[in-house]
Amino acid sequence: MSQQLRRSMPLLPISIVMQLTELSARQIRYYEDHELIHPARTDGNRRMFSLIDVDTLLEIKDLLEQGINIAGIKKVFDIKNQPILSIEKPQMTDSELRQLLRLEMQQSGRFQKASLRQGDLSRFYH
Amino acid sequence: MSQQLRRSMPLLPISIVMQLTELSARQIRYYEDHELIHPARTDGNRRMFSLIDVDTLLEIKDLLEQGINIAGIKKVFDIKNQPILSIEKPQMTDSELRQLLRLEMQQSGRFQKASLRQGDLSRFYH
DNA sequence: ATTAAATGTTAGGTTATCTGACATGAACTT
DNA sequence: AAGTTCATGTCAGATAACCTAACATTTAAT
Repeated sequence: MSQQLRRSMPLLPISIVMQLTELSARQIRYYEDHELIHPARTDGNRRMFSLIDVDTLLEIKDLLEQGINIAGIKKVFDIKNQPILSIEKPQMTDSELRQLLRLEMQQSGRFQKASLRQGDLSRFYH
Repeated sequence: MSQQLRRSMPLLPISIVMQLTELSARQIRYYEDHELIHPARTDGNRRMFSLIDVDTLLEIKDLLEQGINIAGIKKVFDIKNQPILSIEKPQMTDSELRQLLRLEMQQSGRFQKASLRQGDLSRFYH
């Protein structure tokens, strides 16, 4: 079983995610409503979160604390999730590319925090 | 945060542990009744399991499948959890020592299964 | 044929989570 | 100042998931 697969297994109930992230249930559900996370559901409709979800939530929390709003965070995620630049068929508009570069430059300079590429949950497991 | 601390964090509800171990809730609770595991509890009295708990359950399952009964498994765990042999004050009786050596010898020969020292959950996370 | 060990099953009670609605505080806009 | 919007708080009612305790079943040993 690959590392990524294990980290994407939905193992954690919302109560535990609340503890790990210090977010309220309301906040977590709100971020889901706005499609920043997509936790799995049990047959009985309970949310179950993966370690990746927790990482994402910590990143959302960090970006919000930087004053970026939900729409901005969604944009950041959209851009980050685009496939690597291909010569055949550029997926990013010039404007998005400039945006990303600006974001990465801002981000990489922030005190001891990890860069956008690195989830924050590494503190908790492994 | 240390590796061991993180692995001992109670994160998982019983439903997930059932999936990871393919044990029934009845079995898991029975093993707790017999003090083979000691899962944490929420304020509301729900069991919460750590990765170490899951490892232990997989080991219990394996030993049961080898025909060892609960009492035997408890003994195995007791012996394994004794501090390393000290010259000052031997913690193990001669008979226990012989027992352990016999067990380790049996164990180490079993097909592809991990030895007693190695939890089985490594398949799932990390 | 009994007994004991491990597990299944059921019942009744409690907790954790769900959705949806309304409330609030802070930051903007007009 | 009054009104918006965004992010979050809070509450109510529903139900899924979990709890304990008791009794039932299966298997193996005596």
